Amino acid sequence: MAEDATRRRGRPRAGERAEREARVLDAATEELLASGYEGLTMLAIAKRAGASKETLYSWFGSKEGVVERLIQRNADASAARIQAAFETDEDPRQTLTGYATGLLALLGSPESVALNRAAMTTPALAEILLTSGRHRVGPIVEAYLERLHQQGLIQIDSSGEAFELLYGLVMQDTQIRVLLGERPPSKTTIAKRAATAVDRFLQLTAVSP
Amino acid sequence: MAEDATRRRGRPRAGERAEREARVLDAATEELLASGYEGLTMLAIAKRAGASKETLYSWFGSKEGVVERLIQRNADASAARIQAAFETDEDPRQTLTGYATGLLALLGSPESVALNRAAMTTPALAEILLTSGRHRVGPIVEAYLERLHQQGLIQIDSSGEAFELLYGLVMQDTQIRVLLGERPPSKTTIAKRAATAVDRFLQLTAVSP
DNA sequence: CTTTAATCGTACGAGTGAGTACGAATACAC
DNA sequence: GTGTATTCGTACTCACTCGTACGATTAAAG
Repeated sequence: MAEDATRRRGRPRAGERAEREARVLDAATEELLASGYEGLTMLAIAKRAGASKETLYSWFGSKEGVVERLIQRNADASAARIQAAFETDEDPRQTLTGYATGLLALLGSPESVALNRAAMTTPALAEILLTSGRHRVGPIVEAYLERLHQQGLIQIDSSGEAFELLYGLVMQDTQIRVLLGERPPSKTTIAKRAATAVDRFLQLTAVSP
Repeated sequence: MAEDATRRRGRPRAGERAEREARVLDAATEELLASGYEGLTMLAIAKRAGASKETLYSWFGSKEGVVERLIQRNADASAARIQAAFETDEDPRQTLTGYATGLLALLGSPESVALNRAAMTTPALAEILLTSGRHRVGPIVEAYLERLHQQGLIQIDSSGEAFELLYGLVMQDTQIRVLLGERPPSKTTIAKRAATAVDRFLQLTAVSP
């Protein structure tokens, strides 16, 4: 290994701050997956990250602060992936299916599940999850649907409603069930569901002749 | 008041056990609404119910035991209401709309929200919520959809899939958002959503001419 | 009236984790 | 070199809750 597995004491080398912060967030993720938010302890994070508790407090302020950053990091990555899904030149059916597939995979992933569970029991975290997640991704999808509408490819009243319709057709009760401990859908289930959902969406928004 | 607000000591009068147990569950519900599952304490429940902590332990075994019973009581009431919705003689559209309305109201209610949050952070509770809730209500709806199918009123491949489709059209991302702290939909929003969802469901399952 | 069962109130033990404090250690700046 | 900033490690305080124990109290049973 090029890296020290165990941190040594003393002042750190310059410029390694960002990298170490990322390692703390990785450690927090793993602990969160293993123990849940309530079972998450600062000491466990510190140990796993090879840092000290006091450093965590100086960087993040509190346990909630750590998870806040975690949520934001996760949301940034998700938003980027979703944005990318809509910047292709494929036909709408394919683009929408790609989005649906990504959404099902994302919301079924262990990280997403753990963060959503944490957010549901902590109002401040819920706020952040909503604004940095849902409220940022929604407009991206809506803009795309609006474009399709203006090209005369689909018939919708409002892009907001259309987004929620698509969401409902894709996710159904999957997220709730996964949050309650059921196994997330397999790759093949996801593929089937995405295709069916987009079919139905296009059928419901077909332009009248 | 006919009832003593503050319990007196000593052996209770015969036959008041069930009534007192219900009062404990009511108290637990209120505490759960106010403080969430992690913030829920046996002492607080006991005080509010006018009982002692030791009695709670002797009746329910543990804090988890209290919430288990709470979930079951809630699920029983919900299942009964939903079953009733399907025992009318109205036309399918009206029956389905009634179900959709009830589902939206139910899953947006504070009690449901609090219990779902609790279940999501406690595997044992999640198990109970799934089996006593979702897995009991699903078959009722599926049986009804199957009946409609056999009467030639709708065209579906499997009643299970049809149920999930209906669910997705009705709930969309409402439950997740409510769990994350957003305000539940108003009566008028619920009514509109239910009507639209049933419209779409019937459109997607229309028998081909 | 005596005995028994169920409950209250209070106290206690055990465990836990969030934050804080502080000296020792180390890299960087000058 | 000398001084400064940043971190580690450890120990500590504080608060809190679960679950249990026990004597006192009261209704029911016999």
